[in-house]
Amino acid sequence: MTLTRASRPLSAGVGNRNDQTRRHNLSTLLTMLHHGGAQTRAQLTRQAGLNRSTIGALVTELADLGLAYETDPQDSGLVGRPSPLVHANEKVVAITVNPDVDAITIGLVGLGAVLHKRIRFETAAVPTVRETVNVVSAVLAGMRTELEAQFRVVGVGVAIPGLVNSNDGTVLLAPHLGWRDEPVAAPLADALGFATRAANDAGLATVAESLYGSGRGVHDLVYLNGSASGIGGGVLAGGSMLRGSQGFAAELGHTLVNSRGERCHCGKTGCLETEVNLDRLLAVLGRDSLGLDELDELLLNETLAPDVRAEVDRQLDVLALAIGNFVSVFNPESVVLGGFLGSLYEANPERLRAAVRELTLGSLGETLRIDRAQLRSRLLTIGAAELAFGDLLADPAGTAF
Amino acid sequence: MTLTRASRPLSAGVGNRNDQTRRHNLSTLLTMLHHGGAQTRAQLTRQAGLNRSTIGALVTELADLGLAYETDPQDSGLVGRPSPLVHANEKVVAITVNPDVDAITIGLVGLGAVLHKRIRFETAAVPTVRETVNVVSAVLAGMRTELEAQFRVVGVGVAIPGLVNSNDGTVLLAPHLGWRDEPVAAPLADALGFATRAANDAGLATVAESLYGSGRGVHDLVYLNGSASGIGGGVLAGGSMLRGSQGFAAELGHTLVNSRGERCHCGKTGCLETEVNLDRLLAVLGRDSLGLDELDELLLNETLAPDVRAEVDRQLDVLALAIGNFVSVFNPESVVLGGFLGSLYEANPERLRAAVRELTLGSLGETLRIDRAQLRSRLLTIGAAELAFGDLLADPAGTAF
DNA sequence: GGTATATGTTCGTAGTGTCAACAAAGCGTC
DNA sequence: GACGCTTTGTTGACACTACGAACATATACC
Repeated sequence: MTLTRASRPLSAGVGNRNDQTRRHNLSTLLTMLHHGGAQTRAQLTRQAGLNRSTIGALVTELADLGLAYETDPQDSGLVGRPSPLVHANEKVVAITVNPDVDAITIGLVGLGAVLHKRIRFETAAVPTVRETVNVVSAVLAGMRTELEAQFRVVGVGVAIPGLVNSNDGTVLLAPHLGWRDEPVAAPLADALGFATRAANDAGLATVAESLYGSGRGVHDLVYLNGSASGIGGGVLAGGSMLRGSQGFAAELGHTLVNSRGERCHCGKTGCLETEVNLDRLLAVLGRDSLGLDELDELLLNETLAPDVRAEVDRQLDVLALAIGNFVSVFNPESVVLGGFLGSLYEANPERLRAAVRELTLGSLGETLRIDRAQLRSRLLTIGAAELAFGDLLADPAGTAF
Repeated sequence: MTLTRASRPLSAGVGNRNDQTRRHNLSTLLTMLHHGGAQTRAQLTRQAGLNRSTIGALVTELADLGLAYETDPQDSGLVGRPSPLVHANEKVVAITVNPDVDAITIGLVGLGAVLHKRIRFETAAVPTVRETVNVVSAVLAGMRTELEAQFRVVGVGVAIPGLVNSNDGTVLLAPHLGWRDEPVAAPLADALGFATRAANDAGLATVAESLYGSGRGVHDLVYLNGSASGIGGGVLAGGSMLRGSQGFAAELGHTLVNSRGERCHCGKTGCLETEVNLDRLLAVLGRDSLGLDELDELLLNETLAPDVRAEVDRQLDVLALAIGNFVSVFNPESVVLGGFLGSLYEANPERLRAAVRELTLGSLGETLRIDRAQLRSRLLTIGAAELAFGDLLADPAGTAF
């Protein structure tokens, strides 16, 4: 079983820092290529602040490791010797797994966030952990020849709608899957033979959105995702994910917005999730279920019926209350709304913005950006891949791969 | 004017990392001595994971820089050659400034958090920035001979009850001081000739408490401080302070706890600060004002009058609501209560604990620690010193000092 | 007093990035 | 098309850092 935590050879304070220098620089370089796309060596030199000799050596090492390759210079139109383009090797891939109530989505994502393949495997009922492992094993078995011939798998990332201890890949509680206190990363690692990590889906969506979507370049970000199963969240604070002591932080759907509200399954009353939710929208729309695109159509492309308008506005006002709290707590640069919250927002952006402004102290509300998530359906796959790439990016020359 | 931000010689991604290695190791070592107290070279070697030759060289360099010194080995009772004790030099000091409504407190704190001196300068009225600068200048002028003879000042740290942009040392709003959009670090730096930094007082208290108080060794911590002027907070997330994009994060007093509550000066309604506050306690106690020790006496040492008990319990219940939210958001290992919130808590610890347990999902509430702050009156002085020491600790061999 | 153990000290070595000099490759000008 | 200018890749000498082995030192234990 090859699972989780990269070994930390020495104790805390300091590393020997002579080979760690190289490790750090390789890591930085590969991360730049993976998150920033292909760049010339000259660009890398400037951005990293290293000498061009050093960049040359580092790129060579990454190429030797099979993690990067160079292509002929592009016509830049500038004077000077042309600089070759350096690419992260997109054939180095992560396998992603996203179990949901009615399907298991499996993805193959290369370095540079290249989505090679995605398979949605519909299930008759809500899948158990064992079924998930079996389905993933079967799908990958079918791809084995292709995988071995064309790709190099570095690990597996699992995005789970629930509370996950991302240190050991154990699910504490995933209400809509009915999973409780179950190891997930370990059995997958055993079955597949790849290092496997698992984390909360909203947190991974946050990572993806902050790297490749609306949150690019932002270091302090609050992400809120609305799905049929509730509201999840993720927070980027000072450039790193908020994890909490057990990895259960950023349960933003379970913060108080209405003291007179309904009781929530979490034990509290008047949580954001009980006040702002898809079911109430469906009720006024007179529908049983709805895809996100349909919801967009219904909320954006027509004059709304009065009762729909009222419910939309009510939910927006409550959402503003929650965002006001998050601004006090996190002072983020930007708030990103995904899932049905994105549709809700676009149904009346100005109402939400104005309400948030009212609820925030002075200039804070003025500078806050509110955006709809951009990545949509790719979000979770990209986020889960990021989880799987983590160890490789932290130590590109590390043993295992 | 020597103010704020340490120069960052190179760009972002990577540093050259060959001299930075030494910088990092010196920084780590000095930080270990400063936060962990005097230690033998052998202990430092083990904790840092470096070779003993290297530790020897680093300690010598710190000694040459005047930042550390060694004393004769203690009787350890162990076999082997005795290892000399290494101390951070407590004569290397930070000046701390803590302006408040009725006084300006000035402190002199050495490395190792040694409180050399503290002066409380009572003011007739709420001080302005200019008056604060004048008072501090005057007090330091009186100490100049002593300062120059015995100490080496590395900088000034200012703790301010309000919103501070800690990047440039500007106060956005300090309601109880009546300061608004005023630079504070810059004029102090000009007047004193020392590098000066300013930050929110509750945040600094969090730092102090996490290094030297109840939060020692904890990486995920929520600190709540109750004073006459409201409730401030600080959050340690993954070992580093939550700052937010402009440094205004962790305004935990301004989160919703009661939809039916009173309007708060921040623009919201039913904030924690409007529901849990000292004034309401004073009202039932029939007092106008009260020191913290007196409050402790009143709340802890007697059977409480029924109306006092009722108000205490109400405030505890509301506080639990807020803590429940913070647990969902931060998943902290521990919550630390300072100021009158500490007294409130100790008046009925079990009630708060039980209420929090009810409001948190499953095991989260079980493992959460709730503690009263330990540092009491020294808290802000130590915290502000930490702010001033920051640059030195980050780069002990750096030019300026 | 001798042995085992732990630690400080010294010096040669390996690894890392830098820097200067040179080579290569494009643009612009005449 | 030749020349200069600019930018960048390449190479090798160099400086800095930490490591490791060998030795010196200081304590406990027998």
